[in-house]
Amino acid sequence: MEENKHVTIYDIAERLNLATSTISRALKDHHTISDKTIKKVKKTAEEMGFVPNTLAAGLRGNKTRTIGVLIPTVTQPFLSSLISGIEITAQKSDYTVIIMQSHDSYEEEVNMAKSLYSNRVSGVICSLAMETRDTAHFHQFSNNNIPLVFVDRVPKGYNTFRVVIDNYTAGYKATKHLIEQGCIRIAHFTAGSELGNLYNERKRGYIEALKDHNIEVEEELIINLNSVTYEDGVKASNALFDLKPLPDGLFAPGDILAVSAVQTAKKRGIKVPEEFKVIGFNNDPISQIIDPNLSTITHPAEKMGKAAAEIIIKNLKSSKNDDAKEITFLNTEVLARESTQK
Amino acid sequence: MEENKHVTIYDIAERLNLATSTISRALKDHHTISDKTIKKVKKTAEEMGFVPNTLAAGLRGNKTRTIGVLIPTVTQPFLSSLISGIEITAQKSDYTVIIMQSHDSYEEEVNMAKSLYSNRVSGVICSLAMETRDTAHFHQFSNNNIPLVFVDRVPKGYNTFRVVIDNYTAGYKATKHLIEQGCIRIAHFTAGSELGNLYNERKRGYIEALKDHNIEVEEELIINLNSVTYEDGVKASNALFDLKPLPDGLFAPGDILAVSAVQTAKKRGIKVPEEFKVIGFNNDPISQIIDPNLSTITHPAEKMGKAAAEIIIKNLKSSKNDDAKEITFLNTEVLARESTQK
DNA sequence: TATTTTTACGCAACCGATTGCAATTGTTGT
DNA sequence: ACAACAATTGCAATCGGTTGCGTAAAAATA
Repeated sequence: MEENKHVTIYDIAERLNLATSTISRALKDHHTISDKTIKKVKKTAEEMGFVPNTLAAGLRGNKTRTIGVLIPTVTQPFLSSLISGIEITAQKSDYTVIIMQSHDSYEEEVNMAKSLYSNRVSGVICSLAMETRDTAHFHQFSNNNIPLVFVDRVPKGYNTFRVVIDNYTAGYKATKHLIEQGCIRIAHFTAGSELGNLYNERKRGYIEALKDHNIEVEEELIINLNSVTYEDGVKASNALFDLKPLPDGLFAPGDILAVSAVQTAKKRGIKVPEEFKVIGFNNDPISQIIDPNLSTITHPAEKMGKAAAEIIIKNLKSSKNDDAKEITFLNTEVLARESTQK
Repeated sequence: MEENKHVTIYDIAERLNLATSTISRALKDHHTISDKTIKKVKKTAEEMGFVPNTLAAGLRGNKTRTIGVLIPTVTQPFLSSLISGIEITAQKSDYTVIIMQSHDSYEEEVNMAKSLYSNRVSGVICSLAMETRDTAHFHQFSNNNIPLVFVDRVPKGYNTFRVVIDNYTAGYKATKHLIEQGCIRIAHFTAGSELGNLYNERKRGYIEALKDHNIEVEEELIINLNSVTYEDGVKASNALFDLKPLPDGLFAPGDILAVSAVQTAKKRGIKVPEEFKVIGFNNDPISQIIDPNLSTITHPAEKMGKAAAEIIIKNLKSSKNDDAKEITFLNTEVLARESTQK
């Protein structure tokens, strides 16, 4: 097989005895090029197997029509749905999406951010790594007028676009639902300690809901996990079920945690939902598969992805450097299923 | 905020009164540059906030150190683990990974392949879209000496690298396991019709195992699904449970299907595993969460990703154009859990 | 000291598409 | 028929690293 060199607009120009500028313009239907020439150029380009070199175009124009997505991992259902939403919107406007995973590591996030910048992405959508406290590595985008949108796990005190849900309200709703289903001793799992983070917001909602319904907030019912994993969920659940007056409800800020609680309860002979009701968060696929089906809070992942991508694209079009970086709040709902039935 | 222009090696060169070639070489520890100069250059580069423009480098060198990954979706556990494996290996060798989803559409796959080529990726890892029959859109890579590795869902009659499992043997093992657990009327779900595809291979293994154990192969026990989804699984399961002598076992070539069968069985009052044993495929997270735990066949996703990435990188280093494109077979194992217990 | 070798760096072309401006050809008006 | 203008196309610089080749200076050898 011969070493087939890439076909360039120079090759086309030579073949047709035209200037490269004409080829370039013809290929994108520039109005100063005659229809006849356009047709001819496109035909030969097709014949010769021409594929534009986006590197060259990107270098010259300093814009790549590429959206960089920097997230902890693609394996979480919420995040893969987020990607899905981003892609759908991006594709409509002919943008390419490049995905990088921080694996919840600050160091990796810094590296990947640099890599995205190095690749001159047109915009960045990011959900912060668990470890991340400092966000200086995102200044390179802000400083260079590259639209930056944080989604779900967003930084505090950083004036950029944000697409989030109202975690406080969601936590409130979830807890209220449990109360309405008759729970009076409601436990809660939480994670992280920094003020303003998403788990803390949900916790605030939980506490407020209890207060509003004249239920005492008991510290021993609030368990702080190191990580939002199945394993830590099992540990926390066991700790919970060791308490002397058993709690009769749990608001877990994640379906994996909720599932771990349901299963641990089962193992210990505690009946869900009869003796113990559980509500999760995210509406992961698993919530509909576990027995009993899990009540949960919707987390509009795909919508959030779409919203984030739209912000990027809109800002790229009208390159007005608005100082007002709006925050987009999306709605959440209680999905009442079997695990919280009276 | 001022429009901060990107810092280039020209800026560094000017500041230090050196040639850009010196800067370029210094930044990559070229041996013809003195240590003193290297240190000086790196220091100022750091100070000035220099980030190399990979577009420029890629354009000039015609190599981008980027691996393109083209898969149906990132939402399937198998595929997200595959990505994980690819990323781990890529990162070690300082390669960037760019992921594109075909959503199992042939048309999208063609577009994304063109986009990858357009971005001048150094290598491509692909798992084919369900719809794909023709693979001409991959010739652009082969023809231009861009390493191409197919994983899991691979084309037939195309001489490229492939990383797969032995689906025939896996199907055989799964079926044999059911037989050993006492099943004598074993059903099977399958999908697709083209010869040599992965589901057909598993089916071949299923049939062969039955024959080897003197069990009659009954056509009515083999159900062909349109898609490997939960919904179609439920449909097929119901069809199965409508049969008059009930089957006592099922080999489902995917955990989602197996889960759908388990749940449908439960709903219809059929006890798993007592009356009906099920084995799935993939060892998805869900297989350990469903009750009863699902027996399954391991599918070494991360290993496959690592293997594929290694092939790409190895081939890029020693750009010998071997005609021999080896096929890498990875092992699978039976994971005996509750759903097939005697 | 003269000469060869090594070390360290500069010059300038190059990768491929884009784009402002100049130039050429074609049209219309008078 | 000729100016004025519109429609097309060409010229050449540009984006930012990379790299082959040339050269000056320093070190080693004769």
